[in-house]
Amino acid sequence: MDAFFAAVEQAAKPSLRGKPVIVGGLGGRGVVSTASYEARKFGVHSAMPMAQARRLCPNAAFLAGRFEAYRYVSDIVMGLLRELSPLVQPLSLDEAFVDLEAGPYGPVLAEADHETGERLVLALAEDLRADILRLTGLTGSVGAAGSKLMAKIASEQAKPDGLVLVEPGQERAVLGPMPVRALPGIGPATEQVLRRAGLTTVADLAEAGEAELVQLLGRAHGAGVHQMATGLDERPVVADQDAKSVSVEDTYEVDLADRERVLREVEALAARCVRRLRAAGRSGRTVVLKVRRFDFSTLTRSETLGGPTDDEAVITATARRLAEQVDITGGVRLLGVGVAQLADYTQEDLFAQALREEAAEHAEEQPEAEEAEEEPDAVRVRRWLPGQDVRHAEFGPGWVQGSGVGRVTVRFETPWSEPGRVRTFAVDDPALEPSRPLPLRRGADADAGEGDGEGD
DNA sequence: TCTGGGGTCCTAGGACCC
DNA sequence: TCTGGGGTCCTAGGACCC
Repeated sequence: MDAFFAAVEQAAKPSLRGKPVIVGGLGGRGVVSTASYEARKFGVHSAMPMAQARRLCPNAAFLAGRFEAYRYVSDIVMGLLRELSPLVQPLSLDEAFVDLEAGPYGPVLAEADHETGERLVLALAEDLRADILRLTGLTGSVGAAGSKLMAKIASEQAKPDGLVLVEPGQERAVLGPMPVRALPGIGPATEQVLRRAGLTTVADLAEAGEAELVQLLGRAHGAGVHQMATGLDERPVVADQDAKSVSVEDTYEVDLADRERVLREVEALAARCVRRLRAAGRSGRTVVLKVRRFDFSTLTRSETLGGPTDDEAVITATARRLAEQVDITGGVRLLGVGVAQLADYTQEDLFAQALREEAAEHAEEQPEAEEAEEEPDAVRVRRWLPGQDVRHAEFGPGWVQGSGVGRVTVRFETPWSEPGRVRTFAVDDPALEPSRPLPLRRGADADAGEGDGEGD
């Protein structure tokens, strides 16, 4: 999908169409997640600090992400891909590999001569792009080729709103002139290593030979880069991969300085991590603590338990123990808690059981120590995030344009309306409430994409 | 107003075992 | 009797991707 998050925002918010839109972290330490093509003209791109994006493109709309809406659109698009073949490998919400040979067109493609096969693939791809546009109002780009490597490269070339096919046999001719960074897996560090060895294009890599690349990059990476540079890629498309780890992390607006605060945050992160773990029906054996210090140096500490668990008390206590051992001098800007070595089920967890029994014994001795700083519901101030969906009792559906000094500004429009008008309310106006995202196409059922459309 | 959050894979050293 | 060789597991760090 092209500039996916920003494109969803423009589809959902008519007043933003044709204008620069930047989705990302809105706090002082946020970065750009996605910039619309209008914003990219100003030099804004993914992973750029938000502060820099604001300097480059001050008139853009800066929005927090709405992942429920992105997932909704993603489900629709992935559903279309699965009509082409059951063998679909999503890489993220907005990108996937499809193995056409494993689907209904596989036998036809296998029989067809070169030219007929090519015409069929192009027709399937254009139909797919048309279906995506019809069902979501968004554009996507397709790369078609004989391997994942070349399909990926072709799709990059196709962006935005395009289709590129690489004919079998043309791989090296297409790759050769490209900079080494075009190959997936070659980032800034590898690029530097290669540049110092005088290798700047993919053709240079192919000529260098495997031995030299292994020498420079290590066994696995060197061999992989050599394969790719010669246009070879045998990796299969793999569907339904189970996650191998679950983690949660937060960067704080201001560095944390004191130990007690760090320990409290670690416990809260562990609780969130456990919630995600349990929601996925998984349990894990290794608990990982991540700490990024004031100077951006990052360390991890981990502990492997006797068996997999999804018990909050066990995981929290382990994370806390790890946090007690790290040096926090100078301050901490990020904390994270993760669980790895995941299993599908929880074995009988004797340790967790023992902890619960112990907690029950001590329950009478330690009454109500927690929850001191929680404000009562009536006093808690609601946070209105730019981009957020809201509904007003009188004016209907809209989205938060901004808020401050006790006021919140809302634009009243829907994906299928004309650009709407703006009104301002008190932040605690009882007529205004957060709401779920609306479908991008009028009349689309709220359940669309949730497993229907696959046709039994 | 420098640098998110959620992941994957690889490497390397030490412990431990046979 | 100055000390092999292979394997696995754990830990920590780093590169990379979206």
